[in-house]
Amino acid sequence: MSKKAPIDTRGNIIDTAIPLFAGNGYSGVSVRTIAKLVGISAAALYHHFPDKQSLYLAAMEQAFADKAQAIIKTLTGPENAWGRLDAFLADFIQLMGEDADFRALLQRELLDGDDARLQLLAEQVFREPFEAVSVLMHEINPDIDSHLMAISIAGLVLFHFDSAPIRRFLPGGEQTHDQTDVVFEHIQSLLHQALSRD
Amino acid sequence: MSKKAPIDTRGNIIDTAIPLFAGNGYSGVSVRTIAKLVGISAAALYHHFPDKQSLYLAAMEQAFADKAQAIIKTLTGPENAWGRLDAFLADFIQLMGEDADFRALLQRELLDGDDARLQLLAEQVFREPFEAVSVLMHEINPDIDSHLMAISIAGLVLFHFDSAPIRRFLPGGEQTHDQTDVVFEHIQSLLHQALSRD
DNA sequence: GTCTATAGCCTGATAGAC
DNA sequence: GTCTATCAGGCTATAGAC
Repeated sequence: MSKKAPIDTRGNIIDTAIPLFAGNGYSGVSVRTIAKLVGISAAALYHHFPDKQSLYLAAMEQAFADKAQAIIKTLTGPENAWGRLDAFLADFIQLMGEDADFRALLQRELLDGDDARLQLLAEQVFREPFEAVSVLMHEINPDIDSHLMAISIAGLVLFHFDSAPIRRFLPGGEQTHDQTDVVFEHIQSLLHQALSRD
Repeated sequence: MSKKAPIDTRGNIIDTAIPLFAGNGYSGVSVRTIAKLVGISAAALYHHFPDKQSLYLAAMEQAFADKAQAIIKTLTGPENAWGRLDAFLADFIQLMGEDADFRALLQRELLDGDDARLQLLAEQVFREPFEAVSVLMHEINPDIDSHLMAISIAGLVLFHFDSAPIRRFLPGGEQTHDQTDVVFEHIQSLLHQALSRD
């Protein structure tokens, strides 16, 4: 594809920055720290990005890239509504469970993101799958507010992973409780009950 | 109660620090900024707290104080199980909806808290109500894993508020969708369906 | 494209007067 | 209990050599 597969310093910087920003937040990571981990000086980093904000934005875009597409496929598959719900749930839970950086960056954006960044995030990542989930919810049970239900599903999945650090100190908190298959089975049966039309 | 109701500088510092830490995170707030807002110098602040970490911890304890007790009352009330679930939901949603600082500090602790702080938070705030919810879940439907269900309820409630910043940019996002009564009605009917024994 | 050196500012924290 | 002055070091970002 590209001309000669040169050593991609810019890409290295972004890949190094993603877990750092995810773990420590924007103001918790210095340009020096990122540069040192990449193996270059801070001044060299400024050759690839005009400022820290731009680097952060590039790291975000990289971390969020292609997440939407993977989900949408299963949401618009050939199966019936319940089958698509299960397939979506499995994929969504799998994706969230394996990418802690994505979850952390999302939570940090919800806490600290300005309107411009949040709008970008909404339109380039969440809008399409969110709308597809809403449509699916309406198809399964039109009596339920599909927007509220889509939010509920996201909250359910995310919190089973995001709560892991504190669950260790709560009664009955077992290690299995944030394994993707355990979370899937729980949320699946919860939603099947909740969405079934009497 | 206390001796003479003196001007409580220490309390002022904490009350000033809470919304700042909630909004900007630990490393996003400087001691100088807090001091300036209180109306004293940074050096004066260090007369009341040995270091920034201690101030942060004191602010956390203040922000989380008494939250647990308010919830536990409704969980152990005289009503039947479904009545207690509804009462708990109403109180929990009300409490989370009105205290954005609490939610932000909790999310930030889940992201950045070390083991010691998380353990403190778990034991002094969440353990009791969490256990009470678990017991209630088991009473309502013993076929469901009560620990997973308690986590699910927390995730449901929290995310309906925490997602507000990005919901504005998603289709069908109306302002009413994070009003406490709308959230309550949605989660209540969702849980009634999900927990009912066939 | 990377380096060293550095400007200019902000940081947490302290010393000592009042 | 609060102040001014200050320290030592970290921060983002730039200048200029190679």
